Amino acid sequence: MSLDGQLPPKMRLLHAAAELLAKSAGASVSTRQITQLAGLTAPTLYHHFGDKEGLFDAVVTAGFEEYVAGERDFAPSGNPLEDIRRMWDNHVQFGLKQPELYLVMFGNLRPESRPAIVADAESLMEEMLNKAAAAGQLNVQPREAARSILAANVGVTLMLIAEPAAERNLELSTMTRDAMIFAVSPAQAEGAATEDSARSSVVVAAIALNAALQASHSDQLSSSELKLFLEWLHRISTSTSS
Amino acid sequence: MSLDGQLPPKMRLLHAAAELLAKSAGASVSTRQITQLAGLTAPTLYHHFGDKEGLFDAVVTAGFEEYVAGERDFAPSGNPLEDIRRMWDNHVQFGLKQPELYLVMFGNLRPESRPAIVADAESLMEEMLNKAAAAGQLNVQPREAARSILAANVGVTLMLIAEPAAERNLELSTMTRDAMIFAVSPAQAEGAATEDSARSSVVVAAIALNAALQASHSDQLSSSELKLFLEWLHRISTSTSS
DNA sequence: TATCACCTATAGCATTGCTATATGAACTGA
DNA sequence: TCAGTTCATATAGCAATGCTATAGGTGATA
Repeated sequence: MSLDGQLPPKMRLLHAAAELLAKSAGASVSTRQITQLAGLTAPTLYHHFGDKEGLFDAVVTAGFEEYVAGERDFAPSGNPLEDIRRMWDNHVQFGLKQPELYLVMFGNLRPESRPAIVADAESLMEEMLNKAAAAGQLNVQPREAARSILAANVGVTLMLIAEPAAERNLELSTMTRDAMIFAVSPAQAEGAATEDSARSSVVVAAIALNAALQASHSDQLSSSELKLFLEWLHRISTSTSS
Repeated sequence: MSLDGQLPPKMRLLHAAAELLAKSAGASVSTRQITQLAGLTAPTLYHHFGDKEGLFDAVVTAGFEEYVAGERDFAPSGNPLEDIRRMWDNHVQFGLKQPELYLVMFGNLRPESRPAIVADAESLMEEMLNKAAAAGQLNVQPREAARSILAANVGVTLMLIAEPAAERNLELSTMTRDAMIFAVSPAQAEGAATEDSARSSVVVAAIALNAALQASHSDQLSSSELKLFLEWLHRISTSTSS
C-alpha cells in the first residue's frame, strides 16, 4: 500500500480516507483500514480529527473546495447562460468522477448536519445568475433560480450516479439542464401562461426550426439534404392552414 | 414502548425498524435497538431477513409501495399536465413526511444496489406522460421526459429535506416543477431560437415539429416527402446536443 | 405418540468506534 | 545545558456492533 511519500500524518490520513472512500462502493470504511493504509494508529486519527465523522467532514470539505475551484476555473464566455450550462456540466462531471464523495456531500443532506455546503453551492450559482439578470437574460430572481437549478442539477447527478457507468446517458443531463435554463430565461415568459391551449402549430414549429437550423450549422444532414429540408420547411412555414 | 399488539414477529421487526429509522435523525440504528423494541432477539431478525440490510430493504420496499399507492390514488383530472403536477407534489410530500426513509430510498442510490426503485418511479411518471403525449401536450419522448422530471423532483425533495422544517420554502418545488413541465410542453417552441444555444434549440424545435406534424396530417408535403422529412427530423431529434 | 419443519432463545465471536495512559520528540526559557 | 512544557504518536483495552453456532421449543402431520 502507498505510504503517501512522507507527507505529514494528518494529510496521510486524509488521503487514505479519501482513497478508501472512493473505492468503497458504498460499504462502510473502518478507522482501522484508514489508519493501516496511512501507516499510523488510532489515537493519531482522533488527535487530529476528533472523530471518525470529523475525518470524513474534512474529506468532504476538501472535495468541496476542489469542486468550487472547478466551478470558478473556466473563463466567462460573455454569455452568462452559456456559463451556467458549463457550470451545470462541471457539477455533473464532478459527481461522476467521485461518486462516493458526491453521495456523501449531496446524498445525505439532513437539516441538522451542514446545509453549509448547499448554501455555498447556491451562492456560486447565484453569482453567475446575477450576471444573467444584469444582461436581461433572467425572468426570475437570481436566488430562487439558483436554488431551483442547483436542485435539478443535484437530482440529475444522483440519478446518473445510480445507473451503471456503461448505460449512463448524459442526455438526461443536457435535457434537464436546458429545460431549467430555458424556463428561467425571459424569451419564453409569455408562453408560460398559456399552458393549456398551447398546441403550437406546425407552422410556428417549422419557423422556429428553420431559424434554428440556419443559425446552428448542424452536421446531422448533408448540405444537399439540408437545402431540400429547408425548402420543405419554407413550404410548411408559408402555408396558411394550421 | 409499543409492542405492536400481537403481530407476527416479522411485522413487528419491520415496524420497529421503520419507527427507529424515522426518528433516528441520521444516526445509525442498531439491530439490538430493533430487536429490543420488537420484543425479540437477534436470531429471529436474521432468520426472517438474513441481514440487517435485508431488513432495511424490506422497510424501503414497504415505503416504496406506500409511495406508489399515493401516486396512483388520485383521480385523473383530464388534464395530464395537471396530473403530473399533482404527481410531483405527491412525491415531495412523501419525502417531507418520511425524510429518513426517503433519504435511504433516493439519497444513497448506487449502481450496484437497486436502481429498481428508480425504474419503477420512472415508469410511473412515464405512464402519465404518455397520456400527455397522446393529448399533444409533449414535445419530447415520454421516457426521456419522465427521467428528467423525476430527477428534478428528487433533487428538489432532497434539498427541501436538507433545510430546517421552519424555513422550508415550497416555492422551490412549484417553481422547479413548473419549469420542468413548461420545458417539455410544446407551447414554448417558438422561443427556442436564442443566439448561442442554437444547437440544442434545433433539437427542441425538431421534436416539436415532429410531434405537430404527426398530429396534424399536414397536406403540404406528399406522403413520400413526409416520410423522408420525418426521418430527417428523427435524425436531428435524436442527435446528442453538446 | 413420533416426526419433522419451522421459529425463537442463549451465549458468544470478530470487528467496530473510541479512549486511558504512557512514551517520545521538539521547542522554550534560564 | 537542562528542566519544563507542548505536541504527536503508540500500546492496550473497553463497550457496542453485526452476526452466528447451537440448542430448545412449538405446531402440524402421520
